[in-house]
Amino acid sequence: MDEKNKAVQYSSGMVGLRERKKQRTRQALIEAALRLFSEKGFEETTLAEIAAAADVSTRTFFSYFAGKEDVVFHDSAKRLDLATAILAGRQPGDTVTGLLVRIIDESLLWATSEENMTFEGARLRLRLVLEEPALQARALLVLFDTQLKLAKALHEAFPEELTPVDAAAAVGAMVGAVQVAVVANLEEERSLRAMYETGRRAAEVALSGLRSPGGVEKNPAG
Amino acid sequence: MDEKNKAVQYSSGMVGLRERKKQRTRQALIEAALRLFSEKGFEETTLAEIAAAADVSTRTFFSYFAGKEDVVFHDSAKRLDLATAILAGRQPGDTVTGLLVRIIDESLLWATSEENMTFEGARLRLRLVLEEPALQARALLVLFDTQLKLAKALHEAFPEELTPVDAAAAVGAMVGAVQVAVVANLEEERSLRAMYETGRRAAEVALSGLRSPGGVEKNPAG
DNA sequence: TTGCAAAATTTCAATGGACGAAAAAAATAA
DNA sequence: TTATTTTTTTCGTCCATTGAAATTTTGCAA
Repeated sequence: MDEKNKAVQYSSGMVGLRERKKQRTRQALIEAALRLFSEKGFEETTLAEIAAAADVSTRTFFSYFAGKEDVVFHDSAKRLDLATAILAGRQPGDTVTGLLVRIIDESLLWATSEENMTFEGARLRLRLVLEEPALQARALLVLFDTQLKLAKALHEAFPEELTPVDAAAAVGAMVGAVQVAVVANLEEERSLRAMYETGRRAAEVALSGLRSPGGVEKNPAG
Repeated sequence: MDEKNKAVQYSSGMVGLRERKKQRTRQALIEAALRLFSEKGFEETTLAEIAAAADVSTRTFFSYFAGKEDVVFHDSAKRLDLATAILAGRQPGDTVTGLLVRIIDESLLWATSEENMTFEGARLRLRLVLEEPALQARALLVLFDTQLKLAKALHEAFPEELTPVDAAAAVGAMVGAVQVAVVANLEEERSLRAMYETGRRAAEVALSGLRSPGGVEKNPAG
């Protein structure tokens, strides 16, 4: 009984000096790491420096993050949360496409909005990812995992209407179009507005389909 | 003159003991590495073991590959070559969509064909990538780079008909759909035939568009 | 063939990320 | 306060990666 009460008490609240201290250490590590990455670059800052700046031992870093890269993507779950929240809050009458569009659009807005709380973080992350191939690879992995989970959630939200494969294809087409288009366009335009617009256009292509009139199909080549 | 002749002679043929030896060393490294990876796993085999198995010093490994992961993707350029060859060989009358379909289809066939010379290698790579997150991330990066290049090539092949953004969106939608669908379906079915069929279906979804009748759009949710 | 210059390989040393294990310190419950 | 549990630190190790210098191999020309 005591044990049960204890379990309940601690599983929900997460008060206590211990927990608060852990959160503070975690935050300190994140802030120290991001500041150093931003100042000297990702490769150039060592774990020892990060740990020192956060006033913990180097070894302790690893009880908070699996590795150096993980700090950069510490808030990566938010994108999926955003998406699943939209799926969860769907109204009768919502279509698969409509929800998918809303997810992509809100995701784009979130990532490119100046008002975003984590905006500076997102900005820094973009910079780091663009200049560090290892981070680029990791970013793609994070996004890919998100897509797989989103596909599963989409299938579960429309079990009758969408096979798992179709759900995955839909998510992949939409996200893939936006992803490749935005990055490809980065060499041209790097403003947030441009990223948003490019993403919108890419989503439109995916929605219309590559062979439909609104899509990409054009006249035979000369 | 002497120098020019020499330059010409060596830039094209690539004969000479030196070059042949380098090729042999490279092959030895690839074969040693893949064999060891297959036997003991990727993380578990050290560079020292690979180098020893190929009869070179550990340091020499790095004059052939930038890192351990690179051996696994040593032939990754082939996918892009396949694609650009198809683009280059287009006939008057070919449509963007038609070419894209052919690229995806041949790529799928190539990756899942038993007759493929590199089939065993591809099979092993799949296994390694599925069990090693670091390799998964790297694989995604390789594929992503390929998509960016393919998008550029596609735009250049149809400069009038396709904007760079539309080309990128088209490539991204197609590849993204296939990619996510195939991997999502891997938990169900892992046969080559199933992978091929899943890819085909996903491509069809991307082609039809998410909102068209042949696509994914379904009735409102209940 | 011999000797020289260029290219490739090896050796040696160092850095830094990651991890396991035991000792030490801090927080909590009794 | 004391016993217990959780965290942190220390310490030691492995291994990938890289720079630099020394050594060997190859290509070429006299």
